[in-house]
Amino acid sequence: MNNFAKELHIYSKMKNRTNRQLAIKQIIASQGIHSQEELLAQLHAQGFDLTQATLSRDLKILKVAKVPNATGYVYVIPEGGNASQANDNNEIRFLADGFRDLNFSGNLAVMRTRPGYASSIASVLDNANPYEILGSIAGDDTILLVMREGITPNDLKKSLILIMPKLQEKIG
Amino acid sequence: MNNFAKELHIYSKMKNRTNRQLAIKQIIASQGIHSQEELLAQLHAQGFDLTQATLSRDLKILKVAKVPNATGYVYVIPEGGNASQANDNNEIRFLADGFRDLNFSGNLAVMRTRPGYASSIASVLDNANPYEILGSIAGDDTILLVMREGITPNDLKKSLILIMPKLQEKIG
DNA sequence: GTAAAAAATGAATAATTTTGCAAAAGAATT
DNA sequence: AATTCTTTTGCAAAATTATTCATTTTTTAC
Repeated sequence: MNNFAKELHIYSKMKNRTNRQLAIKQIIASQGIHSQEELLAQLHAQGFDLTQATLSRDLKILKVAKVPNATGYVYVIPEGGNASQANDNNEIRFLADGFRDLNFSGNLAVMRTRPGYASSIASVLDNANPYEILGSIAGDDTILLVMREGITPNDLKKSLILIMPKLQEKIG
Repeated sequence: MNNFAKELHIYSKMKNRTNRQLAIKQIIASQGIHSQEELLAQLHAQGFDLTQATLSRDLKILKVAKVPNATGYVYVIPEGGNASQANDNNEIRFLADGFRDLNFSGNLAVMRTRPGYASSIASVLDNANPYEILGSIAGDDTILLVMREGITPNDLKKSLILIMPKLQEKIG
């Protein structure tokens, strides 16, 4: 594969499902969104190509809630959810740098980290409380993740990327 | 007014808007509700007579959110909202007993309580953070509530009852 | 690589939710 | 008690959101 092809590949990766969902999170967190149509327009403006049907599915996956407020209805990213606002913050980006690798065996995932990082990363994951993870145990440089029955390695990866976007570069 | 009439009056009061909304809170808090139709059926079963349109409006007033979860969608009472789950608990019922009276002047409401109760009650109200109340200052037996512009005494009363149902007996 | 399997998506539709408007019910005023 | 004003509600329509089904795209296994 030549460089051009590689770049095309990287470019196309910018518009895949996970990226789109990250964009959705970001838009919802940074401004008041009142309907799926409105959000859809923003996504189109950012170059994402999707329909309302897909958006509805994304919002379900992201557990984005529709909440009434004084003026009308607003979509919100639930606290402590799969994809909380704490997402894009520096701490999480910093911690993601401590990630080494991720491997699977049955319904277990083993994440290895730079020494000392494991418990902090595990705490971020626990806090996000994704559906895919039943629980975790962290040592100094290793985290054991117990996956929910029926969840595939890919499902878990997607879920991790939603919590720590920087991981995409390393496990995407 | 004879006793019979009084009882009729009390009975009819059981089916007014505020009571209905309290029932909605209670149902949503105690079981998983997946659609307005489903909730409507429960309310009908409890003797409340309303249509889905009214229910939609009630849910908006109560700020009840529709949240996706693993299986589908669930209606939930937001934490710290107008009408949080902490609603029916003993502490709030206990505190409501400390309520004395409530009076209005312009956009201020003055609530008087038994000595020592004011700050606890104010804290419950602050925590519920209703739209109608901009803020409050509590002494030992008096709470000053600053009402949002455009809010009437009646609006405030309704809001207080949603936070502390026992108050209905005293200010309803 | 190619075939098979799985996942993601769009179009259209179904289901659900919200709202404008007029009527009914309830409060306040005289 | 009659009148006026305010609030609540239902109906029906509009708006919004979720899902079914067929197709395309991506991943996996060989």
